[in-house]
Amino acid sequence: MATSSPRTSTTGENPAGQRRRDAAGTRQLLLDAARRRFAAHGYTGTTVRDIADEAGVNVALISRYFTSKEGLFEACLVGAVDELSHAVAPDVTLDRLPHAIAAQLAGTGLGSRPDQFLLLLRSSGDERADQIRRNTVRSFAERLATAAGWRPGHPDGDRIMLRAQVALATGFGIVLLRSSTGLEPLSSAGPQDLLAPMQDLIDGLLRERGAR
Amino acid sequence: MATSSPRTSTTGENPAGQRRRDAAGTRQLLLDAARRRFAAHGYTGTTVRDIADEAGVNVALISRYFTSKEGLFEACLVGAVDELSHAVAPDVTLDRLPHAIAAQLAGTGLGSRPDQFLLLLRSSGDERADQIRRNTVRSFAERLATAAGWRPGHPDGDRIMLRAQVALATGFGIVLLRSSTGLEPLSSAGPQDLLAPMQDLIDGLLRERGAR
DNA sequence: TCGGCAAGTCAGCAGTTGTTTACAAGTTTC
DNA sequence: GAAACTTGTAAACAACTGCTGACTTGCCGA
Repeated sequence: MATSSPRTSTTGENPAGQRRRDAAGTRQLLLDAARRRFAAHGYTGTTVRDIADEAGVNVALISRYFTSKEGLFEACLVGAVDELSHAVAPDVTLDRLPHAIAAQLAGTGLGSRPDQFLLLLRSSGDERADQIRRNTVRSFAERLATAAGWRPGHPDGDRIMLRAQVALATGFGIVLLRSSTGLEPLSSAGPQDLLAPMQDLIDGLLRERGAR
Repeated sequence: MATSSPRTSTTGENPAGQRRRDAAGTRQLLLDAARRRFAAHGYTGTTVRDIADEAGVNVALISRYFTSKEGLFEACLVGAVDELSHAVAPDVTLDRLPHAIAAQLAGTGLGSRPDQFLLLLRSSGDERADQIRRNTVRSFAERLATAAGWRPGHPDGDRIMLRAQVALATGFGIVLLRSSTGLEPLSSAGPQDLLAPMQDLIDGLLRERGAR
């Protein structure tokens, strides 16, 4: 659980293949450590010294590379959003949805890091960061709604969107319960365990059954 | 949103019937303020001075009445658990479940304070408090599971319990999304708006369909 | 009425927080 | 090889954190 990440390069390497001084590498070390810490303990629960220690880097470099703790948090958010956006395709179909969600939540999806979803629920009080959070969550909700037939201006739009947001809430809730309480059997459920419940949930919530 | 309940008076009581010096009353003021603060901003995001100010009370009294910040947090948790336990009856039926959940989440249930659910997701790092949180969450999950036919030692127990926990996750997720992002239409949805989706969700997730 | 005690106030403590500054050490360029 | 720049270090800052101890003030029973 110490400083990983090699920082390999061509010139200026040490025997271990790590550059002794590498701004980009150091920045990334800080970013990775911060994303883990912020996701796990929240903004106020994480100190800059925690992050620097976990990254194996001097505290002052946070201010240098990210201006401030808030700047670092915002960078974390941007990084997480970027990663998560690739996780569930914007044009996923309703049939594939349960599988995609189960894989993401259980952490076996392509490059999936479920704990990064938590970043979207951690507020720093910073207005810009909160804006990013809100926009991302809304964008996810729209993906789910779209899979369920929602279109902007759809006559029944609000009803479908509400249901999509309830489905999204389930996703966040599962990640949260898994990480913050050791609730079993949910916490150790794999994607195959989650698939059937998610299928029934999506079916019940988003599958159209006539006009109703 | 400032310090309410002034407690001014000349003799014993003020016009509002509140005593100027009243240990039990002051304790309660602190407890209420703390539950709001902790639920909204988390443990580390809340300072004892915040709480005291919101309660209109001197900071030192927190240590006097609750020993420490952690002691106060634990008391908040106990209070919230006690309230929430009455919210959804332990022996609620599957048919009544969607209605009860919708009412609780939308804040129109009997003495319902949805934001207090958030307390169950806020960790202080204190082991005793975390124990309370975990036990409470597990107890809620068991209520849902029981409504779906789960019994201890049930042959199909794990499968039902997992589904009940997914349903519970939806509840937490909804409260969280409503409070931490202003996601619409979810955030302003009333119990009547939530009822139909919750009905379909519970039906899909917990309603038995033959053996499978 | 008044002494004793509970309730509340105040100032300050020791430690932590985010951030800055001055400096040392490495890297590149000529 | 030396100047010019970049990267990293160490120490300290002011503000804030939870908490404490000595104190004042109000209340009740005798």
